[in-house]
Amino acid sequence: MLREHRRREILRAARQVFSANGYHATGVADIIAQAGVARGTFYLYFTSKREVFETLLDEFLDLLRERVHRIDETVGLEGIQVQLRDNVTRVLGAFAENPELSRIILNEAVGLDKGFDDKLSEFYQGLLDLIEQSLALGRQMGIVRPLDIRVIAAAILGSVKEVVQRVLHGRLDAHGAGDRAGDRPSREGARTGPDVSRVVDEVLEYNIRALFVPELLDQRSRRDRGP
Amino acid sequence: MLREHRRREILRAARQVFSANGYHATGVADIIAQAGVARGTFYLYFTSKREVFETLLDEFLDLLRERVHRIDETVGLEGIQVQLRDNVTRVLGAFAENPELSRIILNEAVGLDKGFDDKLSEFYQGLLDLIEQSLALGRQMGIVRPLDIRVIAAAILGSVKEVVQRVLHGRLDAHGAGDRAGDRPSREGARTGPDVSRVVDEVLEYNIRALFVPELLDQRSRRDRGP
Amino acid sequence: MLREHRRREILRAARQVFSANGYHATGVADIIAQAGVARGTFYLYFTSKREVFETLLDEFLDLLRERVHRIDETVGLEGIQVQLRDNVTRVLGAFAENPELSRIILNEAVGLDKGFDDKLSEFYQGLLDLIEQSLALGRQMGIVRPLDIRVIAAAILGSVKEVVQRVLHGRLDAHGAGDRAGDRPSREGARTGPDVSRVVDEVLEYNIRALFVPELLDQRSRRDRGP
Amino acid sequence: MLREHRRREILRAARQVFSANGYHATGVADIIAQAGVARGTFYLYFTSKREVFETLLDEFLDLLRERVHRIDETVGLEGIQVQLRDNVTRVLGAFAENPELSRIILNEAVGLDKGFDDKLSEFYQGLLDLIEQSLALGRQMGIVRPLDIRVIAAAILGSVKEVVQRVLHGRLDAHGAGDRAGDRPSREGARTGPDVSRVVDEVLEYNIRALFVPELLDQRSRRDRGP
DNA sequence: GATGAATGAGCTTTCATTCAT
DNA sequence: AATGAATGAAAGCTCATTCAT
Repeated sequence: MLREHRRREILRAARQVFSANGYHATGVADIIAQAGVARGTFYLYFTSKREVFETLLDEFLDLLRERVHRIDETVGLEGIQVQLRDNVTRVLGAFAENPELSRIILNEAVGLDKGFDDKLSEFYQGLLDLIEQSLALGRQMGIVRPLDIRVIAAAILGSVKEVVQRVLHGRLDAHGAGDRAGDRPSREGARTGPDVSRVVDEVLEYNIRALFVPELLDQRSRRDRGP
Repeated sequence: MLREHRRREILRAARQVFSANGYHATGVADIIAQAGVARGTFYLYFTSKREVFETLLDEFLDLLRERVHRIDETVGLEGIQVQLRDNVTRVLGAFAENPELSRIILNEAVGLDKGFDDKLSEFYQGLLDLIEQSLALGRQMGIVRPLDIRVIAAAILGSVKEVVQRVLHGRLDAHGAGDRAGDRPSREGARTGPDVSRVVDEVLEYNIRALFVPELLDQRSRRDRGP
Repeated sequence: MLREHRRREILRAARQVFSANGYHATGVADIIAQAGVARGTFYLYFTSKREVFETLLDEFLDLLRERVHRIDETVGLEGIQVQLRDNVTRVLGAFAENPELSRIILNEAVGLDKGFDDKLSEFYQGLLDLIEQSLALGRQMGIVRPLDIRVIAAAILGSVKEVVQRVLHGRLDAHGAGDRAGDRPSREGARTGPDVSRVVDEVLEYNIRALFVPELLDQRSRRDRGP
Repeated sequence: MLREHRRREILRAARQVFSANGYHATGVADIIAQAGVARGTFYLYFTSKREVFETLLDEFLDLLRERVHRIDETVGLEGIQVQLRDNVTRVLGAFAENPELSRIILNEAVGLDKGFDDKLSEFYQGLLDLIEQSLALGRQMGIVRPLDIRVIAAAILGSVKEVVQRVLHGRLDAHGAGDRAGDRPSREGARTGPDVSRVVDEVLEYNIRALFVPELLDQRSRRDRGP
């Protein structure tokens, strides 16, 4: 147990210095300085600098995978929308809870090392598969317009990734709120950055409009306006 | 002149080995071997490995900036759509003409080095500003629906980036063509990957639907169907 | 008593791993793994890796010293020959009983460490002194021909060492038996390698011919042939 | 040429420190300090510490191989004896010219490393083969007595090795001269050690008596005494 | 006595950069 | 201008030994 504790300490220290300086600019010297352990101790818990990073990457990707739930499409349009919203929100939460790792995963990990790249590719491919399956089902159900599933799945993934990334970097804060007419007041304050839920709504709306058949969108807008 | 020629040779060699192996995995030894010059000669033209990479990055970003033209909004909806299409196509072309650098710019450059990151950020921020201005104008003209300009600008950028990236990596090839009803036969052949223009159309359609006011979309679809 | 028992266990383990991998390639980790004790325990019984090896070396050299008996020259030529034979056989036995240590002592120990070297030198010097004394006495008794005692003592030692070493490494097995005319059948079987006694006889004969005055050798061969 | 010169300098430095401290106790730091070059320079000429040592070993073994000439047996007993004498003298000379390497080759190299061991074994096996062939031929010609060729070849090799080694270590100096009756005064002085030729004669005599058929030895001694 | 986690000096090797030719 | 030998700081990693429990 103590052993596991020490391991976690080193992992935490590694996470900090890795995301502060990047993978290559970080030396084992930095990690152990941050962790307050001796050089040898580091190698008692990990076989290499590479392994520490890999562990961090694995853990984070697993966390993300947990947060992405499969959509239940039987619950109607509104229900689907809610589930999508929850997925995005949970993922954003995961990033927000691990701001340091997020920086690495969203940016740097690509190009570091064949192994890391493969891990990330695999993860994103998993997401893409999920999106593609959803799109295909939506087409069958007649709620998604005709489109090239593979291309559009990538577009969806990209739109979410970029927004998530910019929210995390604090470049999408609440100051833009005024741009949007009819916004409900944002509930600021979360350490994550303000008004995350509004951002999620925006991205969802963006994608829903981009994907759904016009008739559904018409119904929806009529409903929104009320009778 | 001769001097400039030598410089270009080294840059070309550097571009090749950098994109074959990545920034860190590439040594000055690789560059000079590829260029066929002596070690000392390299430092006659560049002060450091870093500088070579920075030069390549600058040149490529400049190329991209040239390829993105400001939209003339006075030419009507169809005209705007054409301009957007041309922009995306030109950018994709720039990437396709520089497959080696693209790999690095789209992936690895982030996280390499504070300076590189800043350059890339600045570039992307320029793109975002352009998109935001267009969106704002579109709102004024009544062709863009109400939305959070900053968030949606990021979503647009992200959707394009991801698709471009996947096209370059050959992960969005023509095999998906059948998914789309009513597709015209794709004109294969470009080394870039097949049917790029179709992919561009898909992404544009995706974003147009996501952004424009419903009335415009209705007009458009009515027109498409014919009288 | 328990303490002594533990100590022996560690020594035994050390002997095994040292001779399997050599002194330098063996780590304390290997020793304790083999002994089944904890790291700290090792240092409870020995102050260093070096000390363990030194102990093994000392013990083995003592064993060898025990096996080399001083020659009683008063018993006649035949008796001397028997005693020589017994000495060599006993030493060979000691090596055979400790194949693991032998490997190290005969090869590696020299050059490992100043202290180890000194120990070995001292041991071999003791052997040389013994041989030299015997030669001097033999000269006085008129059974040894005129020779440079110091040089020849070294030659004798060397001839025996090399043969012993090669027997232990299994490079002097019985296949050579046919070369020798009139050999009595070898009694195989000892794990040491076959026909050790014949090898001992060969080396003795070699040295006796090299050392004794011709007249004695003549007598001997006449006697062998019978009257 | 300059390049080769530097390489030789490093080899020379390495030879010195290797034989002063042994292989394991010598670090690359010691070698470069002795050679007066920078760390990187060392790795410009050799890929590893191991390689330097291997080079030294190879060169020395090649030198030794050159010095051992095949015996021409057609020239009569006296001629053979001269050739043997020359072989041993040349080998001793090679050792004497490379006192540093000799220390390593004769002692330490065994047990250092599988590769080194193999090299040495191969070399000694070559010597043994030569000796065995000579013995077999001698038997056919009737000048060598019946014996176990393999065992005795080892004994011969051992006797020479040990004597060579002790001469090099200065442990077989001329002080023993008086032990030998009728010795001509030794011509001291060579840094190599005094009176090497006398030592060689002793070892030869030792082996000749050990090997030759008694009749030949009788003839020889009768001839020595003169008519 | 026994444990095994912790230590840190030390190792070999790499590579961006300099400089004498 | 061009060369390539030389540099040395710094990297990742090992392992004999110590020490708190």
